[in-house]
Amino acid sequence: MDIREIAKRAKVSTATASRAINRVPTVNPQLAKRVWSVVEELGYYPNTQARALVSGRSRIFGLIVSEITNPFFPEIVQVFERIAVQHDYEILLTSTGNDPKRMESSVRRMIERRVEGVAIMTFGMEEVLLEDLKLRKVPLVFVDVGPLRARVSNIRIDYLHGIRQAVQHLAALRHEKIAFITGPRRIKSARAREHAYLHSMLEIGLPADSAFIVEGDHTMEGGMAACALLLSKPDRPTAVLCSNDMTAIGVMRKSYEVGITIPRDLSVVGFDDIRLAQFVLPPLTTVQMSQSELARLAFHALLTEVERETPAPEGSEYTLKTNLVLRESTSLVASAAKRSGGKRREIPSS
Amino acid sequence: MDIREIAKRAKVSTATASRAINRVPTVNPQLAKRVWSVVEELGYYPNTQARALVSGRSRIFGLIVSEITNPFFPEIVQVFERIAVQHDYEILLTSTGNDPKRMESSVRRMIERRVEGVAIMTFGMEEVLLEDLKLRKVPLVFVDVGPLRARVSNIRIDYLHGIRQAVQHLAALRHEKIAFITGPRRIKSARAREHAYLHSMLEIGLPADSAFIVEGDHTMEGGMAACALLLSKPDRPTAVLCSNDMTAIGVMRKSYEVGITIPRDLSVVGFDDIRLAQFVLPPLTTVQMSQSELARLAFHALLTEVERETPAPEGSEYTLKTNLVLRESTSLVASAAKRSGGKRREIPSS
DNA sequence: ATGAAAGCGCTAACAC
DNA sequence: GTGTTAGCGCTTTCAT
Repeated sequence: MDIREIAKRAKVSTATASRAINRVPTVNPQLAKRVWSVVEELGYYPNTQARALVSGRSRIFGLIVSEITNPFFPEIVQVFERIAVQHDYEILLTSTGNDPKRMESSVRRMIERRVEGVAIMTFGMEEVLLEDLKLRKVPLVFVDVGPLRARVSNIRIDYLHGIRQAVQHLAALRHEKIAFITGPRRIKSARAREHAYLHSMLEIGLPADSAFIVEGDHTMEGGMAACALLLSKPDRPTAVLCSNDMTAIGVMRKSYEVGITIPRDLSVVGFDDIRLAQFVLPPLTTVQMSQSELARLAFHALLTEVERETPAPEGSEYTLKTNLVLRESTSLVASAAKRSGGKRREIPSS
Repeated sequence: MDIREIAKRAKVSTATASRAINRVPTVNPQLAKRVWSVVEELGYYPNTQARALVSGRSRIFGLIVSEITNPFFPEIVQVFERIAVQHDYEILLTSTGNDPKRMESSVRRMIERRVEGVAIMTFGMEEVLLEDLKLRKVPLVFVDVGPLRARVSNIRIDYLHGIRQAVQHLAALRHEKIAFITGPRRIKSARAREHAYLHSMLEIGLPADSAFIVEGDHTMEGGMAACALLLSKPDRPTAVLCSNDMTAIGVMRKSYEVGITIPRDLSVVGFDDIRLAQFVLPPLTTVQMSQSELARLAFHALLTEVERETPAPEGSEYTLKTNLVLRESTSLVASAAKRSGGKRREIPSS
């Protein structure tokens, strides 16, 4: 069953059938109605491949992530897909597992399906691997990396905003020994978080020397190891800020293992605000970097480039703010709590 | 840049170029090499839409889930996608949010892109909505619902296997008052789990009367409410088995809120073994229903149907076993623990 | 073994 | 406003 069949049954030409189906306004309403009734009677759906072939537009956007099982990504995928559908786009989802081979294969698949744009959400992947896409002038959007170029947009994350809130929140709870567990330092966004921590500590006169900074790797295991290290120090921190939520969850688990109660004995703050952060016990106070907003920005960056009629010299730049969300993994530092009568929390969760 | 360009530069016909690219063995190795070197020099990638159009095969499988942010799905998507890529398939991922409208739109999108098969992972969606796909003879695979038909395969879950293990594990820890929190009863798989619990209790002579069965809805909030209800009963259970992991996590949270310690005061067992189950504190003992295995089975069910040359009267049936995985949310019932000297666990986690 | 040409299903000139 | 037709990029007969 194809458009010719429809045309024949509606007693019109294929051109008219095509126009009616695509709701071209100039077609005679009588005919249009006839076409549509045949379409509905037969349950006809136009063949997208044929459309794509002739129009040169696939109506597919690529979305490259590290691994969909990384809790950071499901919401991004969900929102990206939902918006895509609203705009009659499909999404080609690929994952790299941070493996250059798989990144290469992702790029190949994108090109073979002739995607109209690609959002790259895999933090810290070699930009070089995307040369093939740039060559083909496919619009690209990155998060937090690289310079603007023609058809290449960027979403900048304002790490300082949320991290400063986190540090000041902790300081307000009388914490002074606030440790930081970093992410892998080869990842730019991890370094940016660390830098925001340093800046926030220094600006309110709190010590942020190397003894309080320990390296993690953005996994739970890394968080556990880092936590163990921190706990073994002679001068133990009373609060710890983590480069991401999985790290914070590692801290919580290690604390649980060694009998340290959170937040009574140790306050912990995460970063990202993945869904999981709400489900751990106690619910994790964390710096939110809205995944849905990120997905939304990425989609619109791509759409803007695709719909641009006159080629711009470079893509656009967007900014995503971060914000502290208060839950229950932080509390007054122990000494102060004693004075204030042992109240479990000073700041109500919003 | 298209195949004609390649042919011209390699000084062969487009037919030969096509054959070389598709590694048809009869083509002269000399020519083949010439073609390939041009292909690589120009970075040529065949246009999948054109291929699909002429071959009538899209090399796309559809995957319908409820919502990718439901922790049950990410691993399914990951594994399904990974296997698909190995077989040169792409996946068209859609979500329904259990909304018939969105289910309809999913089906339309699948048909428009001419998918070669669809895996339906959305538990408890009207089968009727898939009529359009059946009409078009698209191979389908369901989880745990409906009868076998031509080109319709099924994956049956052996709920009893794992749930019996869970009940017996609890019984071995001297629990006798083992409650069950159900899922939404309109969902077949939820009813099957409940039934497996009843059967397992009865067969070892434990009471499974209605007082111990309370209705949940497979969400954390539902688990919290159900837990509150259970805790308010005069005859409180010492252990609770949940229809899924999110429910169990709700139980853990409610317990945390009211100061009940798990597993000391209450043992809890989940179902599904989503990733999250490992991250909560204490790590959740749960009945595993392997998501990767499920994805694998679904993919191969589809592939089998697609590659079948002689049409079979009906699709195949596969079975997925469930298995208890021991973690730390269960322990000896309090009274017995006292006698045994208060050891926290009797059964080491494997 | 290789090439010429038809055609997959659709859209968009172009002519009427 | 409607119809005729070329052609999107590829594979695959059918000749040679």
